[in-house]
Amino acid sequence: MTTIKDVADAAGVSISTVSYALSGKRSIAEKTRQRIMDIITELDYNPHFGAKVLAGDKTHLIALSAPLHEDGHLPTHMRFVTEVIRAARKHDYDVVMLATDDEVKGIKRVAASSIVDGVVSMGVTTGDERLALLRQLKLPGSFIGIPEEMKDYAYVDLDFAAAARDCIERLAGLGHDTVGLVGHPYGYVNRHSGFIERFDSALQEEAKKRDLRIITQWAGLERGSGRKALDALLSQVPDLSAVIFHCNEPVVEEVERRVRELDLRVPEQISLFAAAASYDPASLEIPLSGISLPIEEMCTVAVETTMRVINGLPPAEPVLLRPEFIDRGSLHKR
Amino acid sequence: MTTIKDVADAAGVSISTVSYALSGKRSIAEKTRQRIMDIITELDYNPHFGAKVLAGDKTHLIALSAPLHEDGHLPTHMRFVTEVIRAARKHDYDVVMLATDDEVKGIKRVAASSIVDGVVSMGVTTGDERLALLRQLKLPGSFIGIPEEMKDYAYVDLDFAAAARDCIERLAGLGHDTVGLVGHPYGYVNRHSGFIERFDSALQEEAKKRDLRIITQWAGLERGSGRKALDALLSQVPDLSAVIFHCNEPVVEEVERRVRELDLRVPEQISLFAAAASYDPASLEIPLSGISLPIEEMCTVAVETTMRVINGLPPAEPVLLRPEFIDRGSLHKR
DNA sequence: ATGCTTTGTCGAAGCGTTTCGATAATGGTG
DNA sequence: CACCATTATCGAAACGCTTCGACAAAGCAT
Repeated sequence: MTTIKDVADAAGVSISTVSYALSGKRSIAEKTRQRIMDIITELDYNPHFGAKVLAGDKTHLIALSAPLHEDGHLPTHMRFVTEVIRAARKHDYDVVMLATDDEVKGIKRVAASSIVDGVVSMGVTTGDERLALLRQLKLPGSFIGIPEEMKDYAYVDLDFAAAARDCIERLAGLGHDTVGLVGHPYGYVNRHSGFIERFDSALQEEAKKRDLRIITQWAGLERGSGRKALDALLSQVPDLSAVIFHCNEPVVEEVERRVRELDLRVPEQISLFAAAASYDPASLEIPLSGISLPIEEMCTVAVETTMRVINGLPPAEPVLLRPEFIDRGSLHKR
Repeated sequence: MTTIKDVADAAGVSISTVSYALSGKRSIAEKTRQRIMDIITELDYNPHFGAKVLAGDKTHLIALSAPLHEDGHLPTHMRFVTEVIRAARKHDYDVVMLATDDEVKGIKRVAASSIVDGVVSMGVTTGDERLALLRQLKLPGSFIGIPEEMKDYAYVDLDFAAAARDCIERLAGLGHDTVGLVGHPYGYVNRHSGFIERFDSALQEEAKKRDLRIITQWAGLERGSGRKALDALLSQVPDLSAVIFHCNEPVVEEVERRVRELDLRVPEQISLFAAAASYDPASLEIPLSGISLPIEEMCTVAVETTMRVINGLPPAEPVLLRPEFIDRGSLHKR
């Protein structure tokens, strides 16, 4: 293994000179710097990770706390993971995955021995235990989701309430007076994934304001639950003119198939709105208008706020991302 | 931050005594050991990661090289990731994810600075570049998949050839003389994912031996390609009596739906065989008999062989896992 | 009692960096 | 030309741990 000393010797300079040439924290004659760089290439020198960390530097590692629940939607989960990694790499950080063991234990483990400089937490629930832990450990980090309303720790999320309002606004504007909602599986709600409640209550509120009736069906996880949900909605309101999806892709697919089977024309007979879609609503069999979950942006922001704190800046304000509606022709006036 | 010195002082012993009490590499009086342990708990001492690494110990981190191709199947990918993490945790290891940048670059980065003790590589292709790199870096590790036939570097995979033979054997045994194969998307084959070729050539060979005709349809990635594949098979052999699936779940689902639409009874009219299924064939709309990809075992073995090498043992022999057939009633004699 | 092994503990070196303070060389200014 | 500021470089300490060699104390057989 080549060490900084080998480089220093070969270049005929001292160790510190090499260090400064590398970090740029003090000026080094351009000639010297160039020579050092050449030698580094030649000897294939790479600073030793452990030594760097010990000498007080950062580890350039963040943890991604990504608890995997049985009822979780794997592709969505994976998208978040990938995007966090991508974002971290932009800051020259690598990601340690905390996925299997108890969330709290994993964080404790990596934090205790200072393996990571910060922690990004996803799969956040209301009253998430990780918040207290991270506060206590004084670890930089941020949440993708909202554990609680606060100012002292960073989080980022889609503004689900705004998304819900946008939803109702558009449908009401198109003259719909009764809309169906196909929601996430029970399990999600029970686990107190706050985003569902935030979406839902804003939906109800806005609907009341506009005198619009909402009929809700929570779709389960089992095959066929999407189909069942639509049938249930139609049995209550046979001439239902609009459906909002706030659920995972498989359910949407099933509903769309059922729509086809029933020969309901979209959007003339029935309008479909994908709300906070964690999938690509454009590549569905019937492309859907609506609001996508800005996964990439969420992850970017989460990593960025984490980096801020790691680099000694004050934590950024919590971020609620503005929902962006995209029209794909699945909405029609009543 | 509490250091080993704080512990030593509090316990009235030397630093080395604390270290030995912790590592158990030399005998320490039980009384002393207990006192040290109590103090460690009391002071909440955690050995500093960087210091440990520098002092020559392991990092207790492995990298998971998991390149994500656009045509990859996210849920399958995620299952492998999760299982590798789980397996690593059993050995008290954490996992650094290498997912976004160029595979080779990522490995170089973490290896160069000795961030990780080993590398597990998934998404392996024939002639995978990572093999040469890992050999050259002399990094412990193993492949999930087969980059090339070899003895000097560990890999683990399902015995796809045996799986293919088992497939044909059973179908031939049931009297089928023509079977359809719905295969992975083109992209996979083009990327030289060896397992497809291994499966395929064994399939062809065994079929020839048993005088069985195979008609192949590679299913694309776009929606509807499963349906198209089945239709194409049926247009060639209208009374097709058996289909083998060697593709991802969405394609299987589509074929099953098409089977329903066409009112083909399973298994009386048509037998369906899930080969090397990366999904759960039991929870499909029509549960399928067949051979599952033993993801958990593959990951366990991969991590274990990596650990062997990390711990100084000679690398284990490559492992080909024996396919295990499970009957779920989707096969019938012709 | 004598010598020998085993057990428990200590001190110090070493791991490869970063960084601080010191110093030498250089250049510009009055 | 003397003085000061700047620039370029060096040496050494510090980071927190592991591990080696040394050694005192205790236990045992002779």
